Amino acid sequence: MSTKDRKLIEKENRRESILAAAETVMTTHGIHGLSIDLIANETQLAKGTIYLYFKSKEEILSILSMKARKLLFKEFQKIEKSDATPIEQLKDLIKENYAFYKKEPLYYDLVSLYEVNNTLTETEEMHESGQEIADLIIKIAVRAKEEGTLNPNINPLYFSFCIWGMTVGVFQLIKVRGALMNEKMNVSEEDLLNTFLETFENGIKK
Amino acid sequence: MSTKDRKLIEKENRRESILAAAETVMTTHGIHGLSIDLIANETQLAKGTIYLYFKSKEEILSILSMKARKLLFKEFQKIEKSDATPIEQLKDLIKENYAFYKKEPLYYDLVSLYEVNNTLTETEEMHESGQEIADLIIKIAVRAKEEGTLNPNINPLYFSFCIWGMTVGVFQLIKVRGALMNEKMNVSEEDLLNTFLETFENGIKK
Amino acid sequence: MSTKDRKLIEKENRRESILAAAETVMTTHGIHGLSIDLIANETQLAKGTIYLYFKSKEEILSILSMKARKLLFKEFQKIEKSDATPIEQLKDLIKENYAFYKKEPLYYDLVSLYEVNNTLTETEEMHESGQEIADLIIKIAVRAKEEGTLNPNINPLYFSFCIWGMTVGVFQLIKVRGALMNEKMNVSEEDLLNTFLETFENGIKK
Amino acid sequence: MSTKDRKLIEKENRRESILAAAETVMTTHGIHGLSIDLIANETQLAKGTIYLYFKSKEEILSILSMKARKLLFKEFQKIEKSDATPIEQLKDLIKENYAFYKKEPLYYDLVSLYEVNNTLTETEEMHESGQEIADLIIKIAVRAKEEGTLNPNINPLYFSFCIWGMTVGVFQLIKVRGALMNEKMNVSEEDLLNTFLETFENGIKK
DNA sequence: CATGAATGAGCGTTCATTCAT
DNA sequence: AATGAATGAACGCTCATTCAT
Repeated sequence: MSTKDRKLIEKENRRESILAAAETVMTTHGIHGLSIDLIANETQLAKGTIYLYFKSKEEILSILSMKARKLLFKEFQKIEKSDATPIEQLKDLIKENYAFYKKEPLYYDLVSLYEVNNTLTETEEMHESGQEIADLIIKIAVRAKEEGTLNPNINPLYFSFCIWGMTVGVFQLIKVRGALMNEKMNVSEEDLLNTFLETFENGIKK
Repeated sequence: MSTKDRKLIEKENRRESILAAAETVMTTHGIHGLSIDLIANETQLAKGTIYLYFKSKEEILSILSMKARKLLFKEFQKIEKSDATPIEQLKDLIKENYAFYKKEPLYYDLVSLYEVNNTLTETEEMHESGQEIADLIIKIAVRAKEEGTLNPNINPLYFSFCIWGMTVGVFQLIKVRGALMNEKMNVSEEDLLNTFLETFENGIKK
Repeated sequence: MSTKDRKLIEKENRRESILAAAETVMTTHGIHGLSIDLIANETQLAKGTIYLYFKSKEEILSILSMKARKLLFKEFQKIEKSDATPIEQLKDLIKENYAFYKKEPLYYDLVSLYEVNNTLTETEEMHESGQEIADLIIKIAVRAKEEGTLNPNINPLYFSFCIWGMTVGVFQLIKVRGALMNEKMNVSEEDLLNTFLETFENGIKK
Repeated sequence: MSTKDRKLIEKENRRESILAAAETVMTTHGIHGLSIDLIANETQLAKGTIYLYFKSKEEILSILSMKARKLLFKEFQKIEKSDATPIEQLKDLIKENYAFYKKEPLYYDLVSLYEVNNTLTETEEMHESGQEIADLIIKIAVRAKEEGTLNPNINPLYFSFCIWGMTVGVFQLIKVRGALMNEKMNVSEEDLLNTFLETFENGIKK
């Protein structure tokens, strides 16, 4: 291993520890509570040092958003490798997304941050992490089509964007309005999820 | 017209001009870039004067958000009163929502602002303006059910939340990623919209 | 009664109603919570009108401070007219001052405000209201001296300032630190008052 | 001396220079005229820099108040260690307090600041610096009692509060009204002080 | 005499970023 | 490479006072 490599690895380690600190901070202070000061505290690094590894606070956020996607992707992969039918798998993706939102609210917010905040600009790497998820959905959709269980008019590429957007939108609604809807209109999260699943299933089946 | 009336009208005009300035500011600086200072600059008023007409920055935002909701609602009402079948009307709502997003991007963001930013708290009035839209969708869904063209398992109440969440989610995706998707994957917005519409239609039909 | 007189009386009435409003405001918002806005609200007058009757917020405060002194003076007068010996009367003045502080915290604060805030400048009228109290104390002290019960070295004029300063200081201490002293050191307000009274009595007796 | 030590000393110097600037500002603008802006101007530092050294304006005030208390305490200590009798020492405390008020009017105000302004909350450290003074007075009072020269009915604890309150009250009166009293009534500050001292001496003697 | 809209300096505080060491 | 002191614009908001009507 060359000195140059070692340097690169060390640099990567520092990056990782800064990102880990940022997560810790966000877990206690919320996404909007993230600040360079708090990251510096958490890492025991100087404020200026953070800027040697990341060009801005925004970059840190973007990368964590990407990491969240990768986590979600891993869960999605398990589903894709299961024995369930493609249609069942697609529904499982939505269910898993819901579970993820419940289990890892921070990561879920980070996934959405990306979708929501237009001041963030995607790097190539980030784009790829998003693409992984899309590709996986496309793969399942293609299988369903081959099997003959998916509506033949549906283009799997477009379809994968659709399912992603729809799902994010419905959960965002649940997140922000779920409590209020439950209180004022007696709407339960689970039933809403089921309605979505059913609509979705009908929508894609042949 | 009495002096008192004139005063009230003048006051209302000032409010309107401040709101208009806020819109102008947001158009150039984004929703998060709105500040009292910039509004004051834009209106050529002193900072303190803004507070004679609105009690806080949040009030300004909430009023504009409400205005946006009402604008969208008006467009939705036209659809609800049209001769189209309920199913067609539901699809038209989505198409109109898309058109609204294209024509009035700022207003479109303002509609969703409260769906997205949890540091803001909805007033009763705000809630109502959101409810109007939901009620209208429910009304159409109920008609479709009575007609027998809607999947009988679907509860119109839950359904209205679903369609809203799905639609917002898909357009948000288009907004943030549309350009990139188009460039990199040759995915056209229109086709994505059509895929969504088709999935949706299949999803809700009996 | 001439027109000029009527005008003066009307003007005085307005002044009184503004002062009354200021008191009401302070009762709910505290001395530091007093603002011209709140007075205008309370009086149903325009903000600018307040400035026709008083040249500044400070003037209003000064006058109310004076009024508080007059109230205290009235209570003091009752004591001076009582049958008690001069020495007893002097002690009664201190007790009454304590009672006043307990019963009318706002007025008590206003009396002290005057003594404490060096940005206020006394008008002739205000000076007189302070002098009334001083004169009354002097009067009692002179009687005590004539009776032979007061230390013959003490000049009644100086003495009256002394008793006032001492008393205000001790009660101020009780007000600000009473609760803390009670908690941390088990010092009771009553015992402190009694210690003061005893010290005082010994101090002035022949 | 290590680099770390040097850094600490530099930091302390900066703190001191900010505190000195705050004093300068207060000397010209009064205690209530102190503002972060003016301190920044005076120090030629950026506003934000002040907050690197002090967490709030209140912290600056409380430190200066403590400093003033400690200064006064030092003078009091000299008296306590003198050869004078306890009774003489107590009188000397009052005289020294008067001298302090004359020599260092700003510090004198700062000592009382927390006695007067109830929007400020004392820290433990602040409380202690006040307690030091109280304890010293108690110590002298106890000696006087042991010697048999203090009125045996007087509890030294209560007594220490009394002397403090009385003294502060009388000097406050002198401060605010001294000039006026002199002009209008030919009352000299010195004679007033002497009257207070004599009353006090009689009051505490056996 | 009365109004009340308008002012604008002022407040304490925050924080991403820079740069001399 | 690492530091961390320093920056300074920005934030939302307040309020005594003025002045044209």
